[in-house]
Amino acid sequence: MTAARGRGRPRLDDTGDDKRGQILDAAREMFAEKGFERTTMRAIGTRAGVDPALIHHYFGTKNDLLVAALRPEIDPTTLFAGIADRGTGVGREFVERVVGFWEDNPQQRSRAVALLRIAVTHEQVADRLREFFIDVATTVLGDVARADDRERRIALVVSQMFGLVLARYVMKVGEIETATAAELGRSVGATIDNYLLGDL
Amino acid sequence: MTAARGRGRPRLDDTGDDKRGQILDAAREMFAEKGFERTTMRAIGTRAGVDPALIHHYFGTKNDLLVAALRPEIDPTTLFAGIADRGTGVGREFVERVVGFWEDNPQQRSRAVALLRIAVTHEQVADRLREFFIDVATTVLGDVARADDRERRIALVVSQMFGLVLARYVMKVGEIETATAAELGRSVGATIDNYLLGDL
DNA sequence: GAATTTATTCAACAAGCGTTGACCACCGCA
DNA sequence: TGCGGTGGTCAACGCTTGTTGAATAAATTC
Repeated sequence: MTAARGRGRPRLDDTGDDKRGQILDAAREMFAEKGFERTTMRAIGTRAGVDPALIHHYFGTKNDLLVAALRPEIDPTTLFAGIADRGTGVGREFVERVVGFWEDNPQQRSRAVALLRIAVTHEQVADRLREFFIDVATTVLGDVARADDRERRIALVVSQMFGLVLARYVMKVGEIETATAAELGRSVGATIDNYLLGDL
Repeated sequence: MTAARGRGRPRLDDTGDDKRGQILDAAREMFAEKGFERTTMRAIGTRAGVDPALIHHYFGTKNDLLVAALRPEIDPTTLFAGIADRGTGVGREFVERVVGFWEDNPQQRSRAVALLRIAVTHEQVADRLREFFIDVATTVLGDVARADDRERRIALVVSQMFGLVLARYVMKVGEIETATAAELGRSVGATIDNYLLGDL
């Protein structure tokens, strides 16, 4: 873990509040707002107060920047720790934690929304996002789900979660957008529970 | 209703299988596949076997073409005629008719998928699509829904329908993609019913 | 101070984009 | 036959885009 420091000016820190970090922040924000194509390197540079060439110097091509900006930072398992303990009401707790997490971490929400916006027109990103959703749902809820048709149950859960994110953060459906995490947990949680345990 | 024909060569029919119709078809297909930005006028022209300038000659700017290509053709009320008659199982019938309709009409499905793909990065289109979904859900299911929190109930229904479309046609979640209309009607229909009539 | 590596900017390139205007071939009415 | 409107193509313009290479400033080691 020792920094093998060579000659010359030392490389700046990744997490520094310097130009490099500002580029990443600006990129995340704009990808989340406008998607991939409508976000230009020049616009990112302007928002970060930086020449576009510097972006390329740090991150390479625009696609590389996308990958760097959207790389997940935290492990989702910690967010759902101990969720399977409660017999019923798992769906409620699940939805409430997801929505609540994004409410408390706007930066993480930006990342997620950007990922969804871009996935819709980029097959590679779509594949990664779908697998991520399925993975998380399987890990967190797999044991709770009834044994029969477990994969389909998870898929249905994922479809409702996709719809929730899309309606709340992208399509801005009024009643979904303004609802609190607790309210959504109650309403949508029941659906999740039914997909996990009810008759299909 | 008499065609007030002036001098000169008569205008071709809209529905003609000629160049004009082929342009619309190509535009719909490509918008559905790649979204708005990644679809170029030149590519549409190539697919339609036509010079890009002809597109502009017929439809004007690229935005105008988008509007023309995505203008809905049929009245959704006819699709859901008499659906409120059955006391329970409305959700099932609703989902089954929607999915079944797109199964039988690939062109209409293209239109819908294009609309969703584009809405995700175009606020205007997003507004129109959201209003359309809410309008349809309100018209078709409004009378069935419980009186308390009716708007929220409709919004929840819309969120699940968004998720269904996104999962099946865009994100291609395996189990949702391969399910039949009847299967989805059974599983997802129960959710719709619960949003309309259950406790929130 | 010399050498070396990184930070940052500037100006410019090559490619692709939507759009335009000139141009010709029809077609139908007078 | 000639005029006016339509169908259709061609080449090109003007603009924006992502990307590059040269050039300068700063920071560190020897």
